[in-house]
Amino acid sequence: MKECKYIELFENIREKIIDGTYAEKQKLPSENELVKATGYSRQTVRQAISLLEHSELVSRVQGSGTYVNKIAPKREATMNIAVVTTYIGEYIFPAILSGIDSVLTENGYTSMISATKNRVDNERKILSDLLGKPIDGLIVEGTKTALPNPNIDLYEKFAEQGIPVVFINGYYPDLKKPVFVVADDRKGGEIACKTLIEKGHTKIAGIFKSDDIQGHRRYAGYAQTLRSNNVEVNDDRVIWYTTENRDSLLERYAEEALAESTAVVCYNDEVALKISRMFEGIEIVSFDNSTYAQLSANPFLSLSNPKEKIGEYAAQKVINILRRKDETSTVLQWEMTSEFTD
Amino acid sequence: MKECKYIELFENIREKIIDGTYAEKQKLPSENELVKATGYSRQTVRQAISLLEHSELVSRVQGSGTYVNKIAPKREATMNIAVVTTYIGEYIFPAILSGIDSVLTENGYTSMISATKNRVDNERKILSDLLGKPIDGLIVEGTKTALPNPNIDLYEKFAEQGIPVVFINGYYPDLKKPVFVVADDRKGGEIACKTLIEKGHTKIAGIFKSDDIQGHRRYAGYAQTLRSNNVEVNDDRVIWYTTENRDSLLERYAEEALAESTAVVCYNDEVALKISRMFEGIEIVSFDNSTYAQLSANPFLSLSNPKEKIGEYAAQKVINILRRKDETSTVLQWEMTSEFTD
DNA sequence: AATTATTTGTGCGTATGTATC
DNA sequence: AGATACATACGCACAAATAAT
Repeated sequence: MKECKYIELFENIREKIIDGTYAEKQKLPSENELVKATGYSRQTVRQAISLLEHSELVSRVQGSGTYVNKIAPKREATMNIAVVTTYIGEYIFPAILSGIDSVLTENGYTSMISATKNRVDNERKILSDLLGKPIDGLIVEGTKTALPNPNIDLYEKFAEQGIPVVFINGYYPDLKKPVFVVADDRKGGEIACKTLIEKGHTKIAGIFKSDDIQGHRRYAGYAQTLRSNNVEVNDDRVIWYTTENRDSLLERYAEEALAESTAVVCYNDEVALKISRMFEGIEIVSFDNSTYAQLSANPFLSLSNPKEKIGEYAAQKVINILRRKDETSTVLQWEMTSEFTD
Repeated sequence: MKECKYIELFENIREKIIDGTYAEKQKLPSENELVKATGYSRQTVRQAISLLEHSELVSRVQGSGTYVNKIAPKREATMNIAVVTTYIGEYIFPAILSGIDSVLTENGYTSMISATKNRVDNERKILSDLLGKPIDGLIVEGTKTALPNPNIDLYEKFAEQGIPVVFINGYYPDLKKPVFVVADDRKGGEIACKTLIEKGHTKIAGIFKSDDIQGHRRYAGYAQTLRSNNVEVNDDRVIWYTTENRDSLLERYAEEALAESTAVVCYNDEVALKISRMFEGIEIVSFDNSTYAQLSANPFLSLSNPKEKIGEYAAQKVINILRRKDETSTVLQWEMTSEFTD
């Protein structure tokens, strides 16, 4: 159809900006030059430039010239931080979220919370959703961090968009420069195992989660401590479970794996509670020191997870990165306690 | 600083559109009229109108006139639902949030969670924040619902913007047409009290929260049940506390108020746990059936709060309203149980 | 440090075309 | 058919900011 001159000229210049003929800086010819080049009147040229300006493609500076803008020059702060954890309402997660929220609200941010249920398909759905949402930053508890993660591409997109990502509990080794807040799981495994050795145990079983990096690290601490105390690491005494098969697997294999053991290091209190109900005599050291550790008719030791702190640190870290103050990671320590600290 | 005429005029007209001086339809004076009114040139006026057009505040129709657009003619779905509760990581709230989240994510929504800590000043800050955020709906646990609420104006603004608000647990009587999901607190009070009466108690104390409507309702059920069983309602046996003074008040007054009583109805398990530790002999019926009810060295009965369900219903309700399917409220029932149901 | 040329910003005027009532 | 109002297009003039001399 017929198009007017100024729209034609506008589209003309826009194309040249997009394909790079006009890059950044002055590049744009002056109004009078364009008048000569096009043969149009200055008013018409100005109208075309006005359109470019409203499309935020160029900026005019009186007395100087018209300059091509960077594409997406400045992201406006939305004061929203997205939080992606495996679970929301259970176990240690309320405390983590509470820690995150307290720091975020203190600094005027609002949290957008989603749960992956430790499934990468959910993680993908949530992340691609969030890419379209107005957020300044992202706090993520990695999903199945011990396995190759198919969503690394999405995490990189956040980085491209300048949205900082802070990981808690676990993170993917494939990431370029991850910032994280985690508990020292390897050290935790050492403490747990050492506690049992000091009590005189030598037949110490282990139950670990295979799909989360925390499981690997706790196992590493456990195995190393056994070795350095000249106790053999017996594969038959170690059970590996995953998010999906925990309960059925424990029911089927725990009996034989623990038959010869006098003690066991459990990945967390959910497992430990189950074990404490299945075996009366066995001594347990577990992780997280949740209410389960006290609830059990057969109480067990459990390392205190600095859960609230993890949340607080993570939130503070996102805010710091946004303020260009800090890009370091933090490793928090477990504490052995027999008291109720929930 | 100095501003150019056309920007000044633009802002001038924009204000008049926003505050309603210029409503819908033609209302905008013609270009020539504006020229006469302002004393500016027609080109300047046109530039101002051009800005208005780019801001999508007006539409120009050739040969007809300039028309004011409807304010926010079509709100785009953001797929965000804000959730405002008193607390996040404690007590029954994780379960409520979990229920909310499961329904929201199932339907493709993301939740933005904030906590008021049952303070109206925090509530105000959060609500005015949320007014500027891209949300489709709002789930709120009212703050101090038994007291006159100073933030009703903000709730009305959400209504004006077509953002549905669903209340959980408690809501403000001042609201025009509240939609809510609550537990039947009055009935709960009846059940609690009846349970104690059936066990032969006649000297039944009560501890209630005065700043939340749930406290009033539970008290109403308690009082009515006493009366209908010909037991006097003795004011000296009833303690009212608030968010702020709970612990100190119980420590100071519980002793004398419960001295003559053989049983007590407690507002919730947090109170009940405290009482169960202060008094060995007294029989307790409480609300929420949290882990506290079992943790206590002195276990007590507690009505089961349908917390997960409250969250699920509330989330579904917001979604239904957005789909124009449902605008009714829901009242859920308490169940008396002595088993562990957390 | 002052001057000048360049470039954009603002304003005035005119004319033709076209859609709506 | 005519009045009205907007769209497009052009010409000219001066102001104000900037950059170069």
